[in-house]
Amino acid sequence: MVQIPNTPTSADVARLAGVSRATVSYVLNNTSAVRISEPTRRRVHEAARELGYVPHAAARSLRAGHSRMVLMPAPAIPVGPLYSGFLNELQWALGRLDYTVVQYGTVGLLGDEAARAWAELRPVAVLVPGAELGPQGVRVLKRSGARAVVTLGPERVDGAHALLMDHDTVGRCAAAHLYEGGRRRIGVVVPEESGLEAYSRPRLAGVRQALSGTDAAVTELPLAYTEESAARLAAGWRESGLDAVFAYNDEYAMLLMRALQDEGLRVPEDVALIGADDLMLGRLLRPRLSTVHIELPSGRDLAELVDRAVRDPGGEPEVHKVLGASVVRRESS
Amino acid sequence: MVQIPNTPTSADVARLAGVSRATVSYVLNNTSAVRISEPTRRRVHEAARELGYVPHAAARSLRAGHSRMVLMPAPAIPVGPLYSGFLNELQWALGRLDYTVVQYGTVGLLGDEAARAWAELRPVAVLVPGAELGPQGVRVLKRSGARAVVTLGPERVDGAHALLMDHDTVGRCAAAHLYEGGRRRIGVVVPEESGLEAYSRPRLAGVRQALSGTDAAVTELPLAYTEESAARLAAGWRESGLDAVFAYNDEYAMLLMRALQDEGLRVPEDVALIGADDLMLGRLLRPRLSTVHIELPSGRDLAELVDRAVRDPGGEPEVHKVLGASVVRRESS
DNA sequence: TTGAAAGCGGTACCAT
DNA sequence: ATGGTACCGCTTTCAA
Repeated sequence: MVQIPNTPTSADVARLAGVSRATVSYVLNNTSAVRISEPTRRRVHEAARELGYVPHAAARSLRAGHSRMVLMPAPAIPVGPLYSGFLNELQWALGRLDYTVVQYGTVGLLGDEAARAWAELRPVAVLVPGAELGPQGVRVLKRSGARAVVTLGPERVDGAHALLMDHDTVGRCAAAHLYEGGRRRIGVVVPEESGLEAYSRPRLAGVRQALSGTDAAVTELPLAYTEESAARLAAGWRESGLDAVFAYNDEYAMLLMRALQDEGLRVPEDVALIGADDLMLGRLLRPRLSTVHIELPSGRDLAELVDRAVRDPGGEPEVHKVLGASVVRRESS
Repeated sequence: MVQIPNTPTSADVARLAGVSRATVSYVLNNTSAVRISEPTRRRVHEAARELGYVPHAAARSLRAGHSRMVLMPAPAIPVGPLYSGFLNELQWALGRLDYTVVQYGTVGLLGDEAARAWAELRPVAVLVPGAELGPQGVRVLKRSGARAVVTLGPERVDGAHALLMDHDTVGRCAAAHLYEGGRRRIGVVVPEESGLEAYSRPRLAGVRQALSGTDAAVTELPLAYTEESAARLAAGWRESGLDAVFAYNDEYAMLLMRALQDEGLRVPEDVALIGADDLMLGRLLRPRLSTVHIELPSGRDLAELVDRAVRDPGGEPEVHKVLGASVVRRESS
């Protein structure tokens, strides 16, 4: 009968090696303030290996009074190659600085409840994309020991560092481009899928900003990510009189372009079309899809911001504008 | 001068409420084995609220000897809407069962090192997609208290439960479809991007299986996710004599279709083309892209498997084949 | 109904 | 060079 072995602790290692728990700790952590003889070190390592000892992170950080865990909420929506690459780079960079990145699978908790749940893990830093966190939440996190709270979103939150990802810029870029191309009746696709408002609203607002005071008119175009919805939108196109559209992103743009073409409308002659995110696939369309290329901050830079903030928790919150947007003109506009 | 307040502990709450720590614990956890008077309860809740008390998860689970944390490695590659939806459902379902899902940002650690890092967090269950975990890793995790280890991948791992996501099936499906359409010289795209081998290899193998013993020939087609690479592949197409291709997935298929068409080849007359994953965007191509629709297991089912395994850690590892694949014939094949 | 106290697994100070 | 021990925050038994 095979016993399910109990999880070995440092006391087990100590016993097996014939030393004290303190010595085990010294050896396994390479504590420099203390010299342990080579034979003893070997015995300890040997014992740890033999038992398959793995230290208990919770016990360690309980004693230490802090952890090296950087927490972020796990994204609830499918995330494109751009953001995914950013995340990877960030994790890699934080890993190099000896932080452990953990994405918390927030289910349905909203704002402050979520912050409480995160705070229970006592992360040393919290990174929050979007607008999921209010000043209240920041306070909860700081109160419970988070030395840095960084938001990545449209606007700054009191008490937190901010990487301002100003999606207005994306809309402004697109609008300016269309306007310069001589378009005056400009549609803006607003996805009906939920969870996208955080991006679609500022993008729309950016278009409005760029065009306010001009002779151009802006029309909001709700669109679900289905062929039917796109066909419906395209069917009413002629009477709408729109001569250009900023389609939220490349995927919605592709969907809409197809529907417009099926309706007999010519792109870009009848309708100029531009997306955003600069997906590979946009280049495959005919006409090739114009797009707003978006530049995210480098993961390394954010990692360094986090590290700086952790080392100096008293410092003034840093606020950086970090979203670069530039038009990639292809053939659809 | 504003003091940075120390994180309040249950002792602080007890002091403020004028009761013992034990009482605080009873009240805040609604311990049913013990009756606390209503006035006391109120005082405790009041004190906790006032201090902004948040319990310390590490201390709690250290004392309890176990946690409710389900750990999975964070995906290193951008993940499509299909898998992303699956993950969300899973997290939601596990949340309902009162588990906390955490994605560990594994940087570059390979197999067993990663397992060790995960084990430090003492998760009650570990879910590992792909083939990142060997039997050694499973042992480390179980040894350190994980009551369930579940792999989601091509093959089962000793000691762990397995959700067999048999991507061979995808290849078989595609191959059978192309063969039935009368095609005999069949190409299979193998992405050059790393991290995709776990899927591309079995998909290719599936094609080989389905076609072995027939008069069809299979050709492996390395392809990077760039227009240049696709153009190069298309340029050599005529002399290759291939009359069909399974393009790994819809994205590579879209890329390749464009390149083939630009080369003057007709789809499907000259080349039948099929992708996989059934992306929305494939329907927008002309001809519409045929694809292999993939059915992932339900997140709820996996959550229940996890829960079952946690409750009965001694049970035999369950092994389920969970990948449904079916051809969606459109116009490209 | 409430409190005192032990102990979970580590770390680090102070002795020896 | 090593060991004894207090303590991190919380839960839970046992006593009062």
